Amino acid sequence: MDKKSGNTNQKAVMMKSTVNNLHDHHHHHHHNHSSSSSDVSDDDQMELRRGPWTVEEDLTLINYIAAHGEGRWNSLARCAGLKRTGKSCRLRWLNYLRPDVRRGNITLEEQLLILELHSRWGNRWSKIAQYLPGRTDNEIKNYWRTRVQKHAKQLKCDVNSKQFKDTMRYLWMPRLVERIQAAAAANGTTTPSVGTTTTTTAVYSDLINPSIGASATNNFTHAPINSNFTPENSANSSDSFGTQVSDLTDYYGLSGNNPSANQDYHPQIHQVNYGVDNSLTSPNCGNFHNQGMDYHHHQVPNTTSLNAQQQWSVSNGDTNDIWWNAEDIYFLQQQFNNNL
DNA sequence: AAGGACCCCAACCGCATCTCC
DNA sequence: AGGAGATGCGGTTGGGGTCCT
Repeated sequence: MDKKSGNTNQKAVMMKSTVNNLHDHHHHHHHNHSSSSSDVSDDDQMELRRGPWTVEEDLTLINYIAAHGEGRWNSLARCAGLKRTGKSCRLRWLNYLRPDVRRGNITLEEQLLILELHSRWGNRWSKIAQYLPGRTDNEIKNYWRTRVQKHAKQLKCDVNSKQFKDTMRYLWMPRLVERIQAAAAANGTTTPSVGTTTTTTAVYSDLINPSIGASATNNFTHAPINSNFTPENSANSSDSFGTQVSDLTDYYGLSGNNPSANQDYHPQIHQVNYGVDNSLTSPNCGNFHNQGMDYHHHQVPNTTSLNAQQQWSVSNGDTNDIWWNAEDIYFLQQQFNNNL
């Protein structure tokens, strides 16, 4: 039903199955014009595979790393008998096979962290990823592109514009905080899922208030996730944010011990000016902010003024995101137009 | 019912930096 | 010192899946 939430792993599984059929060699050339010729291309050298990994390749890589450890990727690829470049093996391991990697729905807390860190560092994906245990730079980057940029486009607004950044900071992120708090309150009645919300929030509060220190943030525990893990069974058609926040709690806390994971995730970050402050530099900001706070009082046009995607995202109770509804989009577009 | 438009993400690429000899 | 190979990063893309008309 819910086409967005929870279907990512399903997609991955389906992809794998199709890949399975493909794995009977057929070197699957993509017309490697030019560049690949520099890779290996000695004719007596074995042909390098590219494209999606097969289950067999995954197992080979996993087993080899289990026996010999990771690193030295080129020789690893050779010794393991994988017809892949070292880079490809490294990527596959780090982004997918690594036992503590988390994939799937980005929680509200993670969204908040991403927005905050991105506002500080821009596209420093790997740096941002350091603060989201188990998440890879690739996934965060994908999240940003598919979600944030998409909505910037919806607003006919450049992601890098001051206006959009202000929208994020003064409208969007506060809303995320609200929802996180609301969800935490709702979850407070049903104890056992605290792991995710509290810990990620703890990271965030470290960012906000460095004096709290990082000690509380070292409690991340990750359930080992393998490629067969399918979290889409969690109530993904729910329309209440309370449930969606707990969607990923199965990922955490239950299996505990992953000693090797994240020992140095939390270098201190100082002075995050988050929330209402007077440090705005844009001439529009203060005004914008004030208006933004009561955006929901504006009359909403009928949805025919929105394009199909906007209507979709309006009508769909997208439980993964906290993005705008019809009122928001309309109001924000007005703001942007006025401020142009 | 079909096909085209759109979405999404795994995996690619080039380049920069690091490491080791 | 320097160069060759390894690693890491960020941007980009191919193609399967889904939605929409």
